[in-house]
Amino acid sequence: MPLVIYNTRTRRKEPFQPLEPGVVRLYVCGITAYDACHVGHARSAVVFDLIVRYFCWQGYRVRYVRNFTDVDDKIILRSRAENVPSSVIAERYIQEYREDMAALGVLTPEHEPTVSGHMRDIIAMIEVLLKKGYAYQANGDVYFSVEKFPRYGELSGRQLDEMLSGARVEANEAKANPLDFALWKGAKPGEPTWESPWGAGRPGWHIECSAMSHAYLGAHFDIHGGGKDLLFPHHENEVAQSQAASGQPFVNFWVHNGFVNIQHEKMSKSLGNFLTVRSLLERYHPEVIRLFLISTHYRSPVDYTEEAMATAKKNLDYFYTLLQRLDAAAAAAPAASTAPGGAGERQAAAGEEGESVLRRKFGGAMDNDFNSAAALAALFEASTTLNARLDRGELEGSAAAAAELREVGGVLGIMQRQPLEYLRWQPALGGARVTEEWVAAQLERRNAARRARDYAEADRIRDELQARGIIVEDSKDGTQWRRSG
RNA sequence: GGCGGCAUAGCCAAGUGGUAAGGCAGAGGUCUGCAAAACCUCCACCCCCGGUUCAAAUCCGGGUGCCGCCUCCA
Repeated sequence: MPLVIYNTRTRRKEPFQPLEPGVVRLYVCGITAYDACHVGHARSAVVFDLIVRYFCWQGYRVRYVRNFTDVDDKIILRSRAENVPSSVIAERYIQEYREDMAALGVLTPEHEPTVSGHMRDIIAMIEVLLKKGYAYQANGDVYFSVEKFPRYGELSGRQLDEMLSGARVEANEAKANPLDFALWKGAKPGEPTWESPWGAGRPGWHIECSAMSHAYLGAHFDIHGGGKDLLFPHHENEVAQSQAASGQPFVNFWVHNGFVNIQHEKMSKSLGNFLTVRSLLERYHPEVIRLFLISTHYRSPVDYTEEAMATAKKNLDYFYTLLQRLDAAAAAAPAASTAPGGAGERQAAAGEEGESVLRRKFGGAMDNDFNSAAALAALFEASTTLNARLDRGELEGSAAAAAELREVGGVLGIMQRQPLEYLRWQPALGGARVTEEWVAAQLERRNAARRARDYAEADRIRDELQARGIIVEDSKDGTQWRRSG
């Protein structure tokens, strides 16, 4: 079954066909670097990271571009508040974003262009728009004339006259039409400026993405992504600018991710429920955050709650516990000793051909508009089967199974750590501060008590460990421990 | 006011006309010194009312209730 993607432009799922065989050209609107990155930014980044990883898994080469907006009103506002140049503000938050994304295991795009680094491209595109009559100058500004672009409103499904009758269009004397938007803003005191044919100033918000996507991916490329909120006006304006300038189609597939709510409320600064990635990373393992974010289809809203995070953690514990079992089984039953024609060998052979049940179900789910929630279900089903096999003492094929889980998990960005490293990971915040050495000493005492059949003492030690977030598990092969987080 | 989306078990969440995935919680069981982990079993007339169809959670119409965008926002 071929990959189908929901295309915002047509409001339907459509079979994906790249413009160039084997290559996907993808542009995603990144952040405006004016404040700490929040869980909503993380969702967008993780969603498109998942999409990139899936394309790669399918054998595509992905030309992935995600921009940083480093020239903007909000950045300027912040720079005034702190009395430092706006470039310092932008640099700071770009750096933070990179650190946060790295922590979340989000792959770095091939290019991460900035507005300030592409002034020449931006100015060139505005010149073309002026020359072709789609733009006009007024009071030192340059505006795009929406009436000159007949298909304006097509992407977001709006009509010009309907928008005009809306109550919330700003009044601006310089604009010929209230819906016209700025391509270039004339210099104002205290703002960063660049020289242009229309005098000093800075670009409007929308033109940067048109100019930068063109610079790296060409006039016409496969997929353009971003948060749902960007559909209008940002992406609508991009379409108008890009198509007007190039005279070519712009983007084949528009992909928009849904929002993150916090405890059933929209996240906003005024509500005080602004959840930064940093604060999350202090409390949860990065892969737990990822698992939480991909447990819901990317277009639906996802609600952040402590309960949902606890569930995500529990689920990831389950996967890693299985990996640990498989690793141990693989060590106990080397592949070489697999009996000819045995279950293990058949499993391994199926794996080689990429026809395992897991791969097939996982791929089928992801092919359906990157349905990570359904893909996860395939992972759970495979895990239950593998655990049952291990329970029965069937150790053959464990190494291949573990490798397959890691491979498929890798597309989702989970199961990429060593099981014990994950299971014993301790968040920066919360939990008792106990060292592995201390735990080992307690376990030694406890096992001595168990050997002496002093179960009261053994249970007392276990309770004490549990009170400090250490879960003790006895088995035939010895005692294991992990942190409850 | 305009445009769009969503309503599936206590909670979260898939579901592409053919008789409801998966996870969490819960109940019972196997295993265990006891636990834990793991496994097995159980747990939904898919918001309401019409319609199309042999057949609808899925399509159409009408309600009701949430949510988003239209202004900076991932």
